[in-house]
Amino acid sequence: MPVKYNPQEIEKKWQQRWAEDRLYEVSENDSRPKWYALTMFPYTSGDLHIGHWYATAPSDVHARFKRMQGYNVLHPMGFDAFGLPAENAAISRGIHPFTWTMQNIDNMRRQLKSIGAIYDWSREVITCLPEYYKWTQWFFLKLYQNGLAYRGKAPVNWCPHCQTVLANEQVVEGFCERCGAAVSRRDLAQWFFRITKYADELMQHNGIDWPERIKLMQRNWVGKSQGTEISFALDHPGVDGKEIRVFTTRPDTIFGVTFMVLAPEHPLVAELVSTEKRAEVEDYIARSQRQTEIERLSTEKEKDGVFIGAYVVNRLNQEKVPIWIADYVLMGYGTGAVMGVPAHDQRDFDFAKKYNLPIRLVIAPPGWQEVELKEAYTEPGIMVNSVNFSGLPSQQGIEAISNFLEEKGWGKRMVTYRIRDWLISRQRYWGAPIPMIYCPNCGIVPVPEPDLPVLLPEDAEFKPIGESPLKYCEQFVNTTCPQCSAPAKRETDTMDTFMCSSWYLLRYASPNCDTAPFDADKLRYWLPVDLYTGGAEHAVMHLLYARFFIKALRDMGLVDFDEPFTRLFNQGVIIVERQKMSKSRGNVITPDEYVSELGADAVRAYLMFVAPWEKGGEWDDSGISGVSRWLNRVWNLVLEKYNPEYNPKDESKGHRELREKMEKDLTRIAHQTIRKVTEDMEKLRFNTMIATLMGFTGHLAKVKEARTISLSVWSEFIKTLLLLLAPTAPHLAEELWQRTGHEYSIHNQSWPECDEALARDEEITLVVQVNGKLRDRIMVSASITEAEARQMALERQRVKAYLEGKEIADIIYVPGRLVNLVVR
RNA sequence: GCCGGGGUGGCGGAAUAGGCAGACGCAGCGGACUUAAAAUCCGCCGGAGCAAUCCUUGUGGGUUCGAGUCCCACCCUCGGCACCA
Repeated sequence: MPVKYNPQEIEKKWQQRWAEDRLYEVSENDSRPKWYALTMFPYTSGDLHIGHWYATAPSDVHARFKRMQGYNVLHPMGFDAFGLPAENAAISRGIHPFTWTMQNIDNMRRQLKSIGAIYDWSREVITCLPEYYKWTQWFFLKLYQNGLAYRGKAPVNWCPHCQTVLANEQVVEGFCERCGAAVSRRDLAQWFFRITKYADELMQHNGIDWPERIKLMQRNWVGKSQGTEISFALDHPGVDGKEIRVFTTRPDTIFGVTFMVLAPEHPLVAELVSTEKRAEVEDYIARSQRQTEIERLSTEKEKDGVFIGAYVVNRLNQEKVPIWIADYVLMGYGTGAVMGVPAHDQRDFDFAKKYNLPIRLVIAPPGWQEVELKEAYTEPGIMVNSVNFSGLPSQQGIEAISNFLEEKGWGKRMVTYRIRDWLISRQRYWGAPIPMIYCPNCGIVPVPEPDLPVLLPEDAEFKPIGESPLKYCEQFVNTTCPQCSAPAKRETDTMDTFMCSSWYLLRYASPNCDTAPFDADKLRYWLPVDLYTGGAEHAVMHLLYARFFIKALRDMGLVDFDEPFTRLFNQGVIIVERQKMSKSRGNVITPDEYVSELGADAVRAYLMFVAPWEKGGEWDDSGISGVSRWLNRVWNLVLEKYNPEYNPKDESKGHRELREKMEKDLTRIAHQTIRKVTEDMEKLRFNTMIATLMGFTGHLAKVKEARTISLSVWSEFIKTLLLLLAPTAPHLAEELWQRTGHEYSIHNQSWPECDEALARDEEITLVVQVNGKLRDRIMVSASITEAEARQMALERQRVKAYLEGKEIADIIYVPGRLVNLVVR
């Protein structure tokens, strides 16, 4: 009996050996083609749970596969280390965010190492270290210099619990994405990135292999909308503006306008409001500002608003139209003003009903009998009540009205987007300080590059008061103006952590470069990322921001590619009791106990086997024993001596024929296995890959039992099995590789190649159907002709019974598969 | 409400140019080994039926020689967006 499989022992041993030998450190001086395989780096929450393994283990398997295929593989790992939880720990437990974060990193690094991945730890990146965030700040300055960062006052999303503003993407159904508190609105001066400049390009996903679902989500998020901007004439004493512009996708309904609605925040409201309406209007504005996002966005809520005592004129028919304000009109979209067409827009319809405003039908529904509308008719139709435009179908009407407006100079075709600029200011300590200075003489002055990084002070006080702790840190705030040397104040907000993760992929190319964010040559060598894997929850935030970043850098001439991630794959989510795993829910499953009981190889393989990678699912450890048993079988299969029963010197003819047949069968099955495993690896279909390897193991066990084939053929295919297993169970494969007398390391071997000639089936199962129902199966030569197949099918006893007294109407033949006899 | 993914044995899941439904595993049942148990190995394992056979991929229709796979309608479920003018 060979020694027992002891995963703990061999895993520890090989991890040490690989680290000592720096087996997985990579360099750019390499003749092999490069492959950059990146897994989204984890946030430093403290512990790695099984969900982290689900993200990292399969991507390591694929990276190892590419490595064996002859690529120079960069597969780095690091930590997304700035963010709120660290600061909350400081507030609640008095631990400094830096200490908290670095302790967590130490633990997580240890856990990550236990996976046995090919991470090149010499390239580790940690975003909260000054060597890193110096360059985060540098990129901020670049964006500023290129007009892509600006300071603007805007109504922003405010989370009262986190005590900071949030980007639109971080507000989920009116609640804070992070803590779940109801978000309210505040008017604050904040820093923004002009992501809207790239809106069009961000909707395109040219030349990249991404899931359709994610591309669609991004397109919906950008939300491009073609329409027409229309000017309504304004003649109001004491107001300079002579028009109000609205945006509409339905200019064909312009003759149905019976009122105009402005957003409560619209700048013209204060100027236009009449004296007698002023109190009512101001009250309405105050009320709508106090509302939280959920109250305001509630679809249940009845639409309400206030007439402001002023009018505009619809230039097409010279009608005087009353101006209202209502919070269903959003300042941030279009022009912050809409024309009210109650007959053809449900919101306008509800509004008109409530305030008894006229509803004028201008698009006739098919077969309309001049009855009163019960709801808005929003489909296309034929224009009516529209003077000389009447009779046109909607689509032509849209074109005709737009042309007419453009000719008259009363409007123009335009495109609007749902996406807003990216708000990056956070009123918190644990982030990269925004490198800006406010000087009483010079205004906003960027910190000069040589003065970077703007370091976080170590002795800030952490109080949950809604302002950055930096604001009360005098030695941080007080500085001098880089331009005029007058006393000046630093910006005390820090950057959204998505800023840090927008460029980390670049840092891995040259993590220790201290003269620039990256070494341009190394960047050119490694980037873009060939395969990026991670959770779909980042579909519209991180992935959109990173794409924006790369496009901005490209336009600055800093990088020469358009897209950061050539191929994207989103693994599914592992849930527990129908909920996502998270520390706050207290339903975290840690891999450590499984690793110490069954070994990392078993956990790796089980996670891949349990479901298709993109699917994920409920965590259930009942099946892990099956995978563990399989690895044990592999161990015994390889190490228990193979004793062929024949003597090569005087083999009988009969035995030789049997042996050759079995060797041929094994060879064929081995090559079919290579083909299937390789295909599944490429498609990241790990569950069926493992099933295939299990099947191959089973076949080898039967062959061993028969003791017929030669030792050399046996050894050859045991070697194949180990090579195919190496990415999945790297420790086990390495140990068995060594114990079968091969030279260290299996992980430097080439991936086996399928020989199609050897993989070809010589015999196939021909299915015989009668009227589409399975009636018989025949083993036939793969080279069977159609005539032979028909003949054989008709002669089968089992089939004849079904043909009795019937007439054969047709015979369908599918080569290599079946014969279907159609009878009547 | 709109957009997208998905519904297959007791369970996780296989099967896509439309061609053998249930690969591979878990659980279960039976057997071998053992004083016994564990481990391991072998066999069975969608449902009904003594059987021939029939039924079976969320539901109902359709196309086809043939449908888990294509089309129409509906139900359930997961994810995204949600007053976007």
